[in-house]
Amino acid sequence: MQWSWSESVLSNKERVMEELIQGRELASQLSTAFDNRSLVNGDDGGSDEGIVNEILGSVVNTPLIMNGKESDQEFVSVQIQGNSSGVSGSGGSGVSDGGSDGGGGADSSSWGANHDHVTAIKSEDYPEEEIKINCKSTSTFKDRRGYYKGRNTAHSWTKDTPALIDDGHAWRKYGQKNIRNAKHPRNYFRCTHKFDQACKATKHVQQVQDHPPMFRTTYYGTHTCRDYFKTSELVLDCTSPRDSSEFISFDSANCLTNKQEHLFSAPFASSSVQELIVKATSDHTVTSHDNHWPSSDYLVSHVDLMAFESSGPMSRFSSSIDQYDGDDVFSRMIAEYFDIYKSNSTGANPAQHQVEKTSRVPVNEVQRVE
DNA sequence: CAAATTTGACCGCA
DNA sequence: TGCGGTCAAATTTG
Repeated sequence: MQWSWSESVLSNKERVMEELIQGRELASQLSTAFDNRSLVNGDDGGSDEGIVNEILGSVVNTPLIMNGKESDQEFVSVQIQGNSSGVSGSGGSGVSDGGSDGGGGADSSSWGANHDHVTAIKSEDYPEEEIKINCKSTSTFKDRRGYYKGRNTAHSWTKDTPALIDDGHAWRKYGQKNIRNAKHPRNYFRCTHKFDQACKATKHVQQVQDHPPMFRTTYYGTHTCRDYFKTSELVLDCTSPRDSSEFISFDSANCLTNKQEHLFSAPFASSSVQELIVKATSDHTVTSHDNHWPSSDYLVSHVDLMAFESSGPMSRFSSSIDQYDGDDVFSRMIAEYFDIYKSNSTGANPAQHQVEKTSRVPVNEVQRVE
């Protein structure tokens, strides 16, 4: 391993935590705003929602700070390609397997200019995803190493990020290769559910630049697995003495078991918003000790919000939230909040509402953005 | 002990 | 023929 995947996480942690704390303060302001509005306007839910949307908007658009950059300034270059020629970036010949490549230059020539802006190039009209299954029908080989199914070239895209990001899916590393003319090896990942759910998605990750670090992730195929909402877990426990920074955790069993994938940048974009909403809700309404929300109910992986597999990647998480049905979820949650809050202020038992409010948005509703 | 990672071997394609 | 992608045994990790 030539780079430390965890280092980039650690370097970001403080900033992320700061942002989360800031988010909580905003939630606090949200609550205060409700209080004040309620006193002034009585039961004017409509205008309250306006305030909520206003504040929420600011929350959603709060830049996620990663790697010393705000997320909306993060240069994420995305290319969707119909063939692999552009993906590998460097042609030519050279380094043999396992050998040290003293090579030159991390492919900077092909993409290095993609700084400080976002590009999304989507190729069109590829043929159907063609998976050549070169089964040796007459063969009884047990060892099928190198078994070549045909390069999964359709529906591939690359994403360059200054930090390794969690894309919300569970990946298992299955190989690493030194790539000719590349300073760093390329890591090969397949979906963890390749076998149990026949998910064909794979990705390659390679560090393509040192200073500043730049990682190129190339995705192949689409996820057919159903692990979206287990990818991260929102842990809520208002009674917990733990620091607020622990409100959000990521389920290592479901998503980030790959230690090299313990790189959470993007998920906070959505999770922080969710935490704000939940926190605001719990401040007013939760009296039950069992206020752990089922994480999968409201949790929308940012990847899903981005409709990553179906519509191609979005460059800004905030905009992706705005763009997709995720905001519908938020609206419903806010609406529910209002119901609860109003009931609470009129003497209703909030705990009951808390239970009732689990009339959740069906996961699939959120998920289907295709 | 199961799951994940490492790593050398194998294979298809250009 | 060599590069890149994948496999799978061995090893590590939790």
